Amino acid sequence: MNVIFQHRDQSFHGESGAEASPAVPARLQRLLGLAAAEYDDLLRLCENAIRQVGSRSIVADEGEPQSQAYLILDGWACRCRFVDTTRRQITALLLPGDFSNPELDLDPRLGIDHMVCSLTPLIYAAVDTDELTAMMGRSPGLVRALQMQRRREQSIQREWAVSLGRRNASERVAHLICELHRRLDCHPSVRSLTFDMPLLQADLADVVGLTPIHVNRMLQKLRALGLIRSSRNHITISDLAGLRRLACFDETYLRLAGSH
Amino acid sequence: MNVIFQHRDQSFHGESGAEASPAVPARLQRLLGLAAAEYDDLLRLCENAIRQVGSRSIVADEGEPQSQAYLILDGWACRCRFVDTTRRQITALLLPGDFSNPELDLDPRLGIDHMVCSLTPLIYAAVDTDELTAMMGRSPGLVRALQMQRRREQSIQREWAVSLGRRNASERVAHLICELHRRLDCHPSVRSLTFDMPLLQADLADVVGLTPIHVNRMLQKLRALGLIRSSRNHITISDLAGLRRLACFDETYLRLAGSH
DNA sequence: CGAGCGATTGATCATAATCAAGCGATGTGG
DNA sequence: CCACATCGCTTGATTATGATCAATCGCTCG
Repeated sequence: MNVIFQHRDQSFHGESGAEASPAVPARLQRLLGLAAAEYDDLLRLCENAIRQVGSRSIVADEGEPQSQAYLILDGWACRCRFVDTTRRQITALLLPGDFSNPELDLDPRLGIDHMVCSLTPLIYAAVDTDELTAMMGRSPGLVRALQMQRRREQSIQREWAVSLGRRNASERVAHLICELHRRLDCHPSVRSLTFDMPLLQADLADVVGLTPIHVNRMLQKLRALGLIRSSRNHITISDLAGLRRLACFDETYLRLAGSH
Repeated sequence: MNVIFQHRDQSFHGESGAEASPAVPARLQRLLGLAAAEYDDLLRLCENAIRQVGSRSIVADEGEPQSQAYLILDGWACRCRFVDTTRRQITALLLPGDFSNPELDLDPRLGIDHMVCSLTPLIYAAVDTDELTAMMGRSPGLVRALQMQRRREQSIQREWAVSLGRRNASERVAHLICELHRRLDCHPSVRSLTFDMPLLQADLADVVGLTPIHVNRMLQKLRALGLIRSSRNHITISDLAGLRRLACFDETYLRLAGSH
């Protein structure tokens, strides 16, 4: 609703050489569930493809061929689509460790049907899909990681439809907070019940299909109920069970490790 | 919202022998875009796996392993999820020619995260995923058909999120009608601007995230605007351009043949 | 200090949900 | 064959939820 796109694709090569640059945090290995050797292999693919853009930049535009897969390294991005110039819907949140395009087996000449853009300053790797496909031949872990990611994204997509269609405003906001809390679980920014929440209320609104003003009021309501505390960049869950109960949150759809 | 599940899996073997039984309409070949030989191959896989169930039956339950792919032959089905016992959201409509499970490369032991159930009397083929995977090795057309279907389903899913989040009631109903009109395009039930619409208003409501009463009123509104005519089982689009304008409908997301 | 942005507040309005009947077609059993 | 029941669609009245409009506040930054 309040999108101002900025400069794009300021190509950026980490100053450091072959060793893992600070731009590629080691925790990605854990996020992706790769063995050490596989992770090194992936890092080599990323090495010369690291890019850095500001907030609200276009990472991939509608209709572009999918000849590259973008691996989010730091910051948050989203898939979004517009009904008209004034109405935006965010259809997916891409967090560190997520690929913008886990559908490697599709014809890369087919353009994507939506826009991927950054919601915060963003660091990502633009890996050539051919190279990634080649790596899949020698790395079963990567195959599995991409499969799980596709599967999880689809499942989240369905759950969002449930929220948008059948949950009320406070339930939607509460549900999203529960989801983010679980998805960010293995990130260092999460310490048990507190996590970084860099989105503006206007962005949140475009995720849950409400106006920013109403999102604000729902956050106040959740605070008043003693379920969360929130400041500009953080959310702290004060009563996890209560929050989940309000949202009718059932985490099985996230298909996290061990919950097959 | 008004779901009463009925008997399931009345296994049903067409009386006819090797030739295409009436239960497997020839038009599926066109729907799937397969060459004649490939289609015959697929028919052989389906031959002994044809099932028939009544309306509102469970085709696949939450948590079931995906060891079979269900190919819809006749009738409509849906994927659905419940927030609680009173709130249902339909997250996908499965029409003839659609597979319930185009994700063959995923681990079949992972259960599905939602329920697939019939919205009308339904005829489908329950094909073993191993056999289908084997067939993919010798049928590039099948590979392509499944890829396109996955891609289209994801894209529709995203567009539904846009509708649920950012379109108002009349736009949502209008948009769904536009989508169904295009998706059913090559079905014989579609004659230019008229098509079969076997869903109850209550089912429609669970697709577009409204109450059945409000769906009723929106249909009346579209009729009053001269955009559609509708009876119990049919919809006729009187003013396609007007309907699409109202819905902000842009068919590129459907990724139909030729619109790569 | 002033500008700008994002969060917040209050007042009002619009949209869609809810509640409660009634209607019309279909189907069944007496 | 008719009475009755059922189911899905339709209508009207009322309520509730969330959108809209219009300021104001507080912080950061130049």
